[in-house]
Amino acid sequence: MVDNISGVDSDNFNWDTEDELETDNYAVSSNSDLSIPCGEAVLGLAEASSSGESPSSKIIDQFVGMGFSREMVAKVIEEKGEENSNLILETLLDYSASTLPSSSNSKTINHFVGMGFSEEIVVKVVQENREGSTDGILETLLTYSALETTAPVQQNAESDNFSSDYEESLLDDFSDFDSFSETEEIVCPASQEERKLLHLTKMGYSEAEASVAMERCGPDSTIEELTDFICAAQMAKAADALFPIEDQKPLSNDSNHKKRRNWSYDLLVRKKKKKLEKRFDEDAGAVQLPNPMIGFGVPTESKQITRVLPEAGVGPPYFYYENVALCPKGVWTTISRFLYDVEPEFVDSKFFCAAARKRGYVHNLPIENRFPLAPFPPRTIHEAFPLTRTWWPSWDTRTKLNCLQTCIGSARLTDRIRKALEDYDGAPPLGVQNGNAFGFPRNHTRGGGISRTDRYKSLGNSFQVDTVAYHFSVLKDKFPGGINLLSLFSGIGGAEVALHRLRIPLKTVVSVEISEVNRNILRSWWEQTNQRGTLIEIPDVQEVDGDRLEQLIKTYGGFDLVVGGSPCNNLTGSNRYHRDGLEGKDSALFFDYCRILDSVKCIMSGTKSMNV
DNA sequence: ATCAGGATGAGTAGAAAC
DNA sequence: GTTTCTACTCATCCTGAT
Repeated sequence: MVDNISGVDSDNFNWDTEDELETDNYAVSSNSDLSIPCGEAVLGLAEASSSGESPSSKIIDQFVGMGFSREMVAKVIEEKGEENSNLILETLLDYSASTLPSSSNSKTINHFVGMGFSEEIVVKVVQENREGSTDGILETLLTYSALETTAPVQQNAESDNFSSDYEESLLDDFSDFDSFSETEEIVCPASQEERKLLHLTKMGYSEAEASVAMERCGPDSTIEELTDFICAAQMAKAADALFPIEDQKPLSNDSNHKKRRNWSYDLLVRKKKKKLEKRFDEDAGAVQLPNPMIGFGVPTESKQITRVLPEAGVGPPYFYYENVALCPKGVWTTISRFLYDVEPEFVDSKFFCAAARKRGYVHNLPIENRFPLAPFPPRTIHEAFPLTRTWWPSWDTRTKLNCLQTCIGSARLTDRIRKALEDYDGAPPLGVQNGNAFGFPRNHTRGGGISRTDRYKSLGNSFQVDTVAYHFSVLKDKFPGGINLLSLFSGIGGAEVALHRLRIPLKTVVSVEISEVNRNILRSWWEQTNQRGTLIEIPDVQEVDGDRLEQLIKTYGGFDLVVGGSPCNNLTGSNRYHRDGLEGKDSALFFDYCRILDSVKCIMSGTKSMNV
């Protein structure tokens, strides 16, 4: 992104959605940066005005450029004055709506063509919406803009020409970017970039839009991210088209400018975007979190579900990947796509124990005939911690602990809260109710020289054993002689413990875990449970390359199960600093899981596991 | 150097209110 | 159906005590 062409610094181009625009203060300098490229790109408004003209003719030209008739604009300015362009625009839109049925279609068509939609599409939509309002037409047009799949897709990806007015119209805002030499980016004709480009053009986006989006989102961006980006840009364009530069500056002195921006069209655009996003979610098969979060079933609420795995996702080996459920949008779609398009299973561990823990699991395990571990663990806070009964406030009806995080409330703080609760058993003081500061130790993280903080941290990062064991239970009959496990990002060995508690013998466990503390915990557990199998510890996932895997598979006869829960700290909402998604420093290790799983599959396709 | 404690929101989804 | 309110989140950074 060093080479910025045409004097437009793309980094200054504000691609924010209107949500952010709404809260922006236009006195902020960054917005002056914003206004320049947008202003030029907005439907030729800048061209329509010239600096030598009087304010009246200038503002008239602006609205004429937006597709309103000169007569109507002049009339409205006469009525409302020229100071408040928002009011003028609202009135113009009202007039347009009220005169639509009686006026000629051509006026309406011109109106929308002036807004940047192609004449062909506008004619079609206006004809379809004879009875509709301008809002309805606009909604349809916006939908077409983003979702039109019947748009010409025959265009050659190598072509620099755009095959329809429709696409040219969408290109309006990107005209400044045309001079980007996008073709330089596409070195290999069969590259992933080009496949994305083709995909996007097939979805109805122009090649320029797709290219700009890929440039801005980066080479590793997903289709969802790219479509979201383009959609946001289109919405920003629509909003900016109705928000000329001249209107922005006076608002900076108005303390109520945020409210004043919240005018009808702005609302309309926002609604349209929400609807579009919703449709995108539906259309793209975006991952939806189930409510209640019981996945393919939990012991207390069984669901009769059968699933057909995508062919590429079928084992051997079985694989099992875990991460936090509440990720930034699109993350789980990406995870699923990288894991052979297997549908994630979202489960809240509150159905298994006293603590909530919403997690997503992508796996190719059978889902029929699962059974839970016995004995069933305490299911409520009071069962798990009987002493809490003595001071638990009557107003608090919660029975489940919230998710255990890696940072805990100090003993002093919890004590303060406890005392405060004892004092206030009636109406609760606000600050006390929010004191969510429970910490709960477990013996598993015992180990000489390990601090309490580290123990909590390790526990917080761990699998919920009962939940995972429920999913693993289907393996019990399949591997009576024991299992070969490749455990990536093992942590404190949640997978190993789950298999052990299911009485599935651990023949070979190759554990990859970077934390020495966690390796100590797992080794300690391994020794204390008198495991007879072989434990191989590898500290760094980067050591696990093709050669190493081949050697391990050759030695131990292949892996039956590849388990991994890659770091979530760039995904979880708890992270206030680096919630960077899958591209984050730590969470990007997900791609190492994919790499290793893929290698194992490839190697094992030639070297069958002895167990399968 | 290590550890414990405290301060630090954004983003999101779902419930509740309208 | 839409808007507003509410609750929740495998965390990180900094400071002071040891």
